[in-house]
Amino acid sequence: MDLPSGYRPDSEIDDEAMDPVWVQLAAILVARIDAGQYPAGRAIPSLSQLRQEFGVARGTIVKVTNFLADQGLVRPVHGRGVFVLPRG
Amino acid sequence: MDLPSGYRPDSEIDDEAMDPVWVQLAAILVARIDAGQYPAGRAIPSLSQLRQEFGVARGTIVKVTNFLADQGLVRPVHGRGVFVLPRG
DNA sequence: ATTCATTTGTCCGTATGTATA
DNA sequence: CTATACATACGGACAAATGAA
Repeated sequence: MDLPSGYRPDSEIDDEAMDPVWVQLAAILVARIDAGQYPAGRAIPSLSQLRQEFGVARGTIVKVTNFLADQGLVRPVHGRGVFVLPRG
Repeated sequence: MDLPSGYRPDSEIDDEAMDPVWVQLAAILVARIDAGQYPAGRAIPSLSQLRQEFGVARGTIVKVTNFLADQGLVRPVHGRGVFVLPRG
């Protein structure tokens, strides 16, 4: 599962867009990590918060964080949060 | 009381029922509060006790107590319990 | 002041069922 | 048939508040 290179994150999810919701959300979070909005060593917003902000289902967000974890960008810690890893 | 549906409580959770477990549980607790079984000013059974009695997951009960709190029926107090509010 | 048990609050992991395209 | 997406539900782990010993 590679992110489609053409997607330009705009911090909004578009149900009608070509890209699936989870791909859009992944792109947005990656952009925020790159921008330092979610700094390394700190946790990204919780599933509940992301759910509120983007209006997507819990399972969709889990899919995204699992994807980002596979990419080595974040590390989910049970009961604590999803932490941004230092860029290698 | 604005329960999500017209569920008629019978003090038992039915996994196979149309209504979600959390709606059924909410209806049961509301009925008990109405009946004075859980009096105003006192706490309802703890999450652990409710879990034992109804055999549902912790998260499900939290969902219910949050819902009842939104309805103004109870007030959860961290470390102490979920207290029944006086009926206005 | 510390420890311990109890309780609610908040997380993520996972699974199932349903609906849609 | 597969992928996507949502709601529900269970489980486990961690945190914090409370009260009693």
